[in-house]
Amino acid sequence: MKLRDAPSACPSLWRWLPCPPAELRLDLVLSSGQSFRWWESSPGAWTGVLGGRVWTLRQDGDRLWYTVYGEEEEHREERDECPAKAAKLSAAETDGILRDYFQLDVGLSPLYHAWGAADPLFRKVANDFPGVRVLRQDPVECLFSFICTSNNHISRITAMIERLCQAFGRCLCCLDSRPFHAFPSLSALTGPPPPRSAPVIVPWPRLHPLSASAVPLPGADAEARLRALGFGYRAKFVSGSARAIAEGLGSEGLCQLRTVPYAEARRVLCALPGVGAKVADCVCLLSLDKAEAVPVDTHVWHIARQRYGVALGGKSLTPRAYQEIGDFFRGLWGPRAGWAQAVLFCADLRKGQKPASSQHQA
DNA sequence: TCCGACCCTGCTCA
DNA sequence: ATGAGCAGGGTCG
Repeated sequence: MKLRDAPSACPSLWRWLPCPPAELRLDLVLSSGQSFRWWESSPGAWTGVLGGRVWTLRQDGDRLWYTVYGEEEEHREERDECPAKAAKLSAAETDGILRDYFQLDVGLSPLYHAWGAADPLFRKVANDFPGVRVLRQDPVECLFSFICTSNNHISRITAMIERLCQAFGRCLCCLDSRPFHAFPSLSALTGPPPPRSAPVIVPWPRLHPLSASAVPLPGADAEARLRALGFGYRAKFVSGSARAIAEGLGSEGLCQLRTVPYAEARRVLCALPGVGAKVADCVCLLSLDKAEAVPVDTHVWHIARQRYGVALGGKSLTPRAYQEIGDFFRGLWGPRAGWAQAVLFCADLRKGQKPASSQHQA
């Protein structure tokens, strides 16, 4: 199958939702470290896996355009390349998946206004970064992705998760000969390795050298395979958490943390290996509907002290300091403090980069 | 309560 | 130009 850039080439394969840039900026949201599975396949077009299907998204004015691969009536002979082809989705269903993922029912403009009224610093930054909203991700994908973020940076996290999906997730389809894999299921991360005739080696730019050289060892357990994929000490955390969830609440139970209070969800998550306060808060905010969760990393800690003058004792980010910083921002921004923090975080990530308008110049 | 170790990468500074 | 040194979006013991 071929990648699709824009609706103009084949309009019948695209749909759109009304969505002004003030409510969503695809480029800011999909590249700011909330999810690590979106790729700018051509300028302004974002391709990635969502809900077990491959999508390309694009914004044009007040429209959010999308296309889903593998939903066409013809080309059924390509089923051989896509053994995991699922039932066709209706337009209402795909619309719904996107609305849910981007939480489009949450109006962002009033929130920006309120945060700006309460916080002059926010107002200053937010002018240049409209449309930054929090995604509503799958809890399993979110948890295991953020276990990989410790002591790490976005480019490496992205490469690691790509390798994780290639090694443990099922192939959904190939676009311009690039394979796209689903995020691994819990059982894929716990159980014995599936018999694989040959390792998947992907000829594509920006792939980590390890993906070609250190392929998973057939017969090795999940942790060893993850180590071979360059996960380092996180291999133990990923396999350990997968096992703990599989033997405990299950992926459904993880999902049901959406309905319990923030503190309870956080407590359950922190009991998992490789999950501390920061990772737990990321999972709470980005997949469990806890809009008040404020993940505090060293970066946010720095901002809190330098720009907001939060006075805290020690030189290191102790659990107590962590709690106080979160409480400070919740007091400042209110019940969706995590959403406001995402805006500042995105702005800080882009500080020093070229403005978006000149991104694609030489 | 406070470190140091942990895997690995990319940056800085001789 | 090249390599040692070190911090980086944390967690655990």
